[in-house]
Amino acid sequence: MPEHAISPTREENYPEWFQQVIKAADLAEASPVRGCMVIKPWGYAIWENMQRILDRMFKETGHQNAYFPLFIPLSFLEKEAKHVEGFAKECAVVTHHRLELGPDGKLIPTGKLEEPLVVRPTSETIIGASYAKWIQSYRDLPVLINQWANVVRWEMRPRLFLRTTEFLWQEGHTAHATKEEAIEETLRMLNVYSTFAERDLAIPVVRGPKPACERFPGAEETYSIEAMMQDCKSLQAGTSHFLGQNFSRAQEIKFSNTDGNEEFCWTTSWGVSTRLIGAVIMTHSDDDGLVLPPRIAPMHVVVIPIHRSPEERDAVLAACQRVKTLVADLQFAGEPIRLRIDSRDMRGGDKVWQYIKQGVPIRLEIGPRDVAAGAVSVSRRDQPPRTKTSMPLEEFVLALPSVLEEIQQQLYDRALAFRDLHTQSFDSKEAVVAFFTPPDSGNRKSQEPMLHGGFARVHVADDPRVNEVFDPLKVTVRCIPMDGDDEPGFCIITGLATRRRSILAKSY
RNA sequence: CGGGGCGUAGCGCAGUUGGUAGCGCGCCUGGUUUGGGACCAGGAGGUCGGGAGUUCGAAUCUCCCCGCCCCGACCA
Repeated sequence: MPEHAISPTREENYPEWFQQVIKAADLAEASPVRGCMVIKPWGYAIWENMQRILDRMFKETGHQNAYFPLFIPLSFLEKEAKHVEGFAKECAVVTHHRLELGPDGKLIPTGKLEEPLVVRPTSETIIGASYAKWIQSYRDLPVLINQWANVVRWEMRPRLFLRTTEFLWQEGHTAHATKEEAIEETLRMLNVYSTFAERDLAIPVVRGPKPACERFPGAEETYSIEAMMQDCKSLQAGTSHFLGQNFSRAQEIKFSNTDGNEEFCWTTSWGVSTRLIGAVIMTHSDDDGLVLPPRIAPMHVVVIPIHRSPEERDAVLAACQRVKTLVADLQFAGEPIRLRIDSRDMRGGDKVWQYIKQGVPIRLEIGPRDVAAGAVSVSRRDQPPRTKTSMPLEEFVLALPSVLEEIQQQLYDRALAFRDLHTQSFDSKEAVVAFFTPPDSGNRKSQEPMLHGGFARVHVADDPRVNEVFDPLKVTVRCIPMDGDDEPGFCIITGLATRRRSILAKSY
């Protein structure tokens, strides 16, 4: 048997390891349509758990769900100049509405549309058109709406979960009477995202505004949460945009204020996507496969019966049922504990490895010896695969919620320690360049560059000259972290005064 | 869209002086097994990515196309 369930290992070839984890955990696969993925039940269950938690948080902050069309008239997209520029190169366009059977049996698009329809890459424009109708008075504000939807962006280099042509997400769109209120909303939702990432996904994130060149097309300010993956690259895990009055001016989203004067609304938008599944994979998983934070794991506990004879089988299955009954009353993170007995006619070892690769937090084995002793054998996914602890059944049940909490915390702590280990402050261009230059890969088997770099905390101005310098290294300013105190300094490239350090990193 | 690599059974792969397809794993059946990826025996499964061409004969040679991976370009 190989030493690890996943080949290659993270160290040998990180991108390939990522794909193999997805395959081994049965999360998703490529589809017949280039760039699109099939999300399989195990992967979709993770998304459903994310959706449920986020949806609750959106409702708690006063938002309602609604649904807007998949198709956006071309003319809508043209309204905001920067928006057009940003998305024009990656839009799927519907030009026909009918198929006719050709002489050779092939189907031919006919019925050309008068105005082409764009498959939404995002919905600011189509939602704005509704808001323009709905909003007349200050009494109609704020409008706080979210939609769960799919979007299409015709990407050149798709990667499962990280960048696919079609993906699932939520997009919140709000309209406010004042600039202050809109900014407050933008930051509120950024906080929802960082709380969700850290508490539920066990992914530590850095929050902050993006430099101008990384802004959402049409936004005044874009804030993101950035997470460090195990290859030390940064993944933008969520964004929240303050759109100013750019879209409301373009789309005439106006209201009468208390003085009876007409004003343009201040709008925001914010979103997270199935990319978060990629973030979870690359933050927690190891060389034996997926590792899931309990709060979003489709299954918390899997019970694997071990038996030979039919008599043993009956006794063992009865014991498994007893565990299930006892656990049924328990809760973790405000939800019932998700436990499944896997009584499929398979060898125990095969099952065990399947659940290791799928990232189930706790594995329980119950065999004749356990039944006789009133005990269970417990393994945790955050511990090495062959680690097993025997304990009395009652003790296990009693401790279960806190053990799940402990695993959740352990994953967060590990990820935070990893990020801290690979975060450094630098005060010269040379030091930053050295940090991001791969070490000599001399005798390595793999073609992949060795894992290196990380987050560089550096004083840089929001200036094109900074980008020019770091472009060749493929390093960008991810965001300007907003947590912590100001630390005035001077840009290491331009010499301009800066209020605090930015995070520079290679990114997905 | 450029540069490189690849495409043969569900998965991983072998298969050049061109001769009609094989191995490992997996799957199915029977048996022996069973506390951490079992063993024996038998069996099923392939338009060799697609198309055209050269040839008596193509997985193998030529051309075109498609798809995947890596590196660029591109990308909130």
